[in-house]
Amino acid sequence: MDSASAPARLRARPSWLLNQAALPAQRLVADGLATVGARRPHFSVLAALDEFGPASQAALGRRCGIDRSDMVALVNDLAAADLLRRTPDPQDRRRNVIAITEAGREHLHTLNRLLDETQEELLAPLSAAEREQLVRMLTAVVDHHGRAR
Amino acid sequence: MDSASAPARLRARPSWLLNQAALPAQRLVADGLATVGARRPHFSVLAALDEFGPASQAALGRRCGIDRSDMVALVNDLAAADLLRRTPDPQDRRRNVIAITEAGREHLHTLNRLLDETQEELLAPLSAAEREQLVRMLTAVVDHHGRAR
DNA sequence: CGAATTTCAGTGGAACTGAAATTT
DNA sequence: CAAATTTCAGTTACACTGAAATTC
Repeated sequence: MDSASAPARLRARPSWLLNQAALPAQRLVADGLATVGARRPHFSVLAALDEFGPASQAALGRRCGIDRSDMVALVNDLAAADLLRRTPDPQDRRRNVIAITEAGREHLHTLNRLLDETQEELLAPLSAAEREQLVRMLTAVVDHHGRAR
Repeated sequence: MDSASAPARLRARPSWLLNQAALPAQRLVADGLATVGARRPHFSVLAALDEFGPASQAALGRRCGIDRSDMVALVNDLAAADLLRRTPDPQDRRRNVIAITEAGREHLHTLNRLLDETQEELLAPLSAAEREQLVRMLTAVVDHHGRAR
């Protein structure tokens, strides 16, 4: 038998539990997205473009928590797959305008359905009411330790 | 203003919330432990030794989810600070027996008090009843996606 | 012999930093 | 001139792998 149970001093800590629960979450999401050749930042960027409309790479990065540098390669990928378009901004010629394509919207819907299944699997041991509570409490924690800290 | 709010498609996902909540958890724990020159694995190892008694490096690694390779450097650190002792195992001469020292126990108590404050800060927006629920639900999720998956 | 343990050297991917070129 | 954007090159922290030496 591999890997016995961790110390109770660890298992009882919310900080430890959050990190441990985040691991299967990451794994399930990564595996699900990988079945259609996508990775997590792909989804973030397409979702942001769909929800907020076209944006510069820097603005996208701020929205999604993605580094300016990594965003370059990411937009390269997505543009090559025709999921978004990168065009110079005529208003401000330092910027690129990134806009989602119709293919990108369809892909986003696919990813959304995939992630629905993923969440179901992740929260399998919880009832519908518990899942709502969990989302509410995690949202409170995330908002309290806001983006600017 | 830096870093606007993330897409609702992301914010509503439990998987995203878990990962976002894990970030302040990691940061608060790391900052707290750093005030006394400790890091997270230090606490894990001392807690495991205190709870389960002396163990080989490999067994400790399995308990705490620490790589055999990283355990070498970690035990080096803790032994140099006299928080644990590393002695060859006379029963099985491949092994080292790692045992916590009295100074290690005192240090562990300090770290425990530190982490109590950390959890308080992490869960500040939640009531005592909510914290219990959160711990219960996260435990269910962590146990469901068990160590061996 | 096969398997487990400790140790070290090195790898791989991910997040980030620094700086150049351009434009505001 | 200062600040913002895009891009690329390089770094750093970290988990992990491979292999040697030893012992069971």
